[in-house]
Amino acid sequence: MGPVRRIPEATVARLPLYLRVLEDAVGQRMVTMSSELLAVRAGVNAAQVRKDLSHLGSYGTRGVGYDVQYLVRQINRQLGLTEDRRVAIVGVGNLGRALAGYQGFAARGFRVVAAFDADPRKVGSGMGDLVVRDVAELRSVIVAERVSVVIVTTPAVAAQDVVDVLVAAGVTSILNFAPTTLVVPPGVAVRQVDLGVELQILSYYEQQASLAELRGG
Amino acid sequence: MGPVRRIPEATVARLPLYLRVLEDAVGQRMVTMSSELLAVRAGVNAAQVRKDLSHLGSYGTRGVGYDVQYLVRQINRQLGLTEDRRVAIVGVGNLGRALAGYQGFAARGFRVVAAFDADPRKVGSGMGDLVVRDVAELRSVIVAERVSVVIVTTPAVAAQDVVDVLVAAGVTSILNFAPTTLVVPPGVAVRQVDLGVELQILSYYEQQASLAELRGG
DNA sequence: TCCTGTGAACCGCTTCACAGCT
DNA sequence: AGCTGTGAAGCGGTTCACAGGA
Repeated sequence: MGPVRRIPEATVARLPLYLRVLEDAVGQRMVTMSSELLAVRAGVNAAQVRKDLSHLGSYGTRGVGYDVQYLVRQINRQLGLTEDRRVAIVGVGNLGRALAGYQGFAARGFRVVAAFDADPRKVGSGMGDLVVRDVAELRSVIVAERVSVVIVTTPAVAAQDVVDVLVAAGVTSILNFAPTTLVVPPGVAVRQVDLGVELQILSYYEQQASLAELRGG
Repeated sequence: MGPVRRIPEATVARLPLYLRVLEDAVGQRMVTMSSELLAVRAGVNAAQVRKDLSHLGSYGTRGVGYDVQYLVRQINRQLGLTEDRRVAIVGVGNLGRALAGYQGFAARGFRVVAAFDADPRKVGSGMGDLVVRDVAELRSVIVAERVSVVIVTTPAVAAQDVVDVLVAAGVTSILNFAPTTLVVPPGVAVRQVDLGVELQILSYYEQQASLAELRGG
């Protein structure tokens, strides 16, 4: 059937992967790509790819595959990547600094337009071509700079307070690196990246591998 | 029933969350905690908490709740966090540097014991109390330093080659920040953190919110 | 013949609802 | 009375298998 308005969450999370593979393919001068090849390069099942893409509409050609350039445009449109998005970072520690300079953001159309910290010694200092501002100015600057996505890299204890201000300022997209569970009203999207948690999960599988080794040989 | 040997993947991914909440509770001198409160603080459903914890064994007391300290020990044991884990970082860019100094790792018992880069200008330079080593030494140092978890923060094009060496060196736990899909043999655990992908996912929901606003008012 | 698009089966996980213990 | 532990139902997502168009 045709394009549907509600795309499953799991599909949305994979579209950026497909996009990355397809953009590489453009660089390799590929004109079409089968669901099979796209699946291998994205590390998923081919039926998965076809079902995911069917949610955007029938953009493939039977017997041939998908038009690479056309599909890139469609995914970009679906993800709302057709115009640059303005990003702010709250919390200018090592991680915040690294993220502010991360090339992967700029390459994907995300422009960091403001940075904030609560530490008076950091406020006013430079970071790249930005000046670090006081969190007290958070609300006004977010509005004035038309920020649509905010990256939170504060200490855990400060994160919820910051997020409350962000929500009050109308921000609906938050990427949180603080190791704490955020409470937000419906309609606000939060993506949580917890580096400690990732290592702890790996630790579990590492331990399983050790145990298996002991048992198996 | 009693403790089971195979814990569902989804449960494993939540155990670190529970651990964080419970450790906070220890700091607040709490002795027991109900699944209801633990659920609220971890941002999940109470039945979820009970089912998850039932995979570790019957550690709760009906009518009372879970013994906080005891549960902390059990989760730590399950996740294999009872001893420190030795970590290496490959790729000393801004992100690699930030991660090397990240306090959240040390606080959770992950010790960064080696760092590598391919750039001769970085090799030999200091990073914290470490000296950056050449990726050519990757295999030997991994073995000599008994590294069990490796964080990959190289450019995308280099990541697969690095991972092939890691796997050959016997590493079975990898945390990958390079924006590329890694191919690894069975038995090797990879956690993928892609910052660009996270923002692209948020972009989708941000767009949905804008559209809803247009429609709704 | 090749490869997409999709109903249907399947699977793992989540949530409900309540029996059972304290 | 309160809260855990868990069968059973419900749900979203994945994979299969194949009809159908190029």
